[in-house]
Amino acid sequence: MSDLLNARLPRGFVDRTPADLKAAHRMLETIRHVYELYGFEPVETPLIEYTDALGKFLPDQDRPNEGVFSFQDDDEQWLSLRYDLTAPLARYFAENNERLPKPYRSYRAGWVFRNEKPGPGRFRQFMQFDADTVGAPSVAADAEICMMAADTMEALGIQRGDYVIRVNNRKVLDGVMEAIGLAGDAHAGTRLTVLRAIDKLDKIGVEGVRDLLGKGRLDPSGDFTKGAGLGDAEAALVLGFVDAGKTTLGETLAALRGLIEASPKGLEGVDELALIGALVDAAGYGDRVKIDPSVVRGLEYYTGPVFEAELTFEVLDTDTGQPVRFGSVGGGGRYDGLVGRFLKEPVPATGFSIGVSRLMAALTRLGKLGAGEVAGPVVVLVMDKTPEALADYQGMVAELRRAGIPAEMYLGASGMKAQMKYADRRNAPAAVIVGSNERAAGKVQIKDLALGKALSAGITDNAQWRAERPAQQEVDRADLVAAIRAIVDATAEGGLP
RNA sequence: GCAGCUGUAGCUCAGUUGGUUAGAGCGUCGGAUUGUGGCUCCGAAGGUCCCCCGUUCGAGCCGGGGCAGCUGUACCA
Repeated sequence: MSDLLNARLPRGFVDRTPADLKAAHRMLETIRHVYELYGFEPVETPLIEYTDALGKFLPDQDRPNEGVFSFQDDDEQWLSLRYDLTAPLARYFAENNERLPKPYRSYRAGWVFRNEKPGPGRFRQFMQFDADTVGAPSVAADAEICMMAADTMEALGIQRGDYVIRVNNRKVLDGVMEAIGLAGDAHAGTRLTVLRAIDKLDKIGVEGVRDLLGKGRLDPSGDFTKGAGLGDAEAALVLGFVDAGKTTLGETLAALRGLIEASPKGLEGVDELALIGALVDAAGYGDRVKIDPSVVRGLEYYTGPVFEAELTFEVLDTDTGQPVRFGSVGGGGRYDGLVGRFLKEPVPATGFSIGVSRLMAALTRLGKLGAGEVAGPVVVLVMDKTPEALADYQGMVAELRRAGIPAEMYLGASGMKAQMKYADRRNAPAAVIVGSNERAAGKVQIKDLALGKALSAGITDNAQWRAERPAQQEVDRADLVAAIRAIVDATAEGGLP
């Protein structure tokens, strides 16, 4: 006994049920529709790439799987499971540079893998749905991506006001770094710490960020996080910047200009934000796409505008009753250097990625994804096991299938009661019951299981219920398909969300 | 990685100052009902009490060390 294998799922991975698959399929089709409306074309790349194509370093020999799942090929070259869809796109574009139209507008959906600690809404395998414009230097491309992101949220059923597309610019962040004396390679580490601190604003608040900018912060669990070690004046400047998001676009831009007027690069970034803001406003998206200086995005490869799609509502956790914030469900930005790693000339690019798995988790909790039952097949019960009877049952399912109605003959070993339970559990719309009496008479019994279930609520006596055979009709064998179709059609009408 | 909490049946959990045979609810299977889903009743199966070491006449319970899970936090190219 004790040498039995333990059936268990690796942590951070999930099995997907029929209902999950149905909901995910609907989501993906919705997103695909929006992306195609914007003129993006699909492409698919493999789940595995050479490790050096994904990032700039090979796995550490001691810990080759830190962050990314990696392994060595026969020829000892390092391969990795992709951890996003952007780096593979850059590889694909560079490899097919000659024959692709430019600007190249592409979308793709697929699984990505991260070897990290999983958490609620965070998995080690999850699905992303990306759209990118490669070869377009204008921030008009960035503005378009942001507006498409907003359209996608609404197509998925998220109300206007329940989400926001927040936009910032890495150049502005760089300008702030200059302003507090953190320019240059010597301060790269500190810059990173400052950016991470800013990124946590919505989680730990202004005071938390202030602590992280200074000496450090003791979080509620008792863990201490070392800070960036900035002086009070520098910290105040950074906080002022983070807080520069005002009610109107003009005010926000003016506040930003005031803070980084000494930095040409920062001002360039503000100008880009101003143009994005103007384009967005002109298109009528000003209430959904907002300039927000606290957006950072972790990835190093961003070079200009960065964006984040955030859900702004709270959901109460069904178990604990605690409010759950889902926060970011998508993000992206401009990565002008990524494709250039493969080509001699620089290639500007910008894109957006939706975290489908996390978004789905959020929508499910919000009740926006009808986790509705998946309709099962009509089940033909097997009452007799003589060759003639089996051939007859097989003939019935074949007729139903030819008519386009999913059907199956019960193939288990159990008796009739268990077969009825099986049909119930499969969510079958109907069961077909034929014993020797029916067969001799050229009849079939057809039971409407959904109707029967409704009727069963009012029944108190089991013997009576069985005797009455509710929701059951006897029809001629020749009318089997027609009778089943009537039930299936009625069930489908009533069952759809 | 760091911190806190938790490990007992398939699931959710109870288990007295350390005491002899470790329980409940739900679920599963069977019967009451040769051929009818639900309810009810009856019955059955199902356990390395996370692992190892120690204390003790005796450990699910106490001590030490591991491991795993959850939550927070850090990292997330």
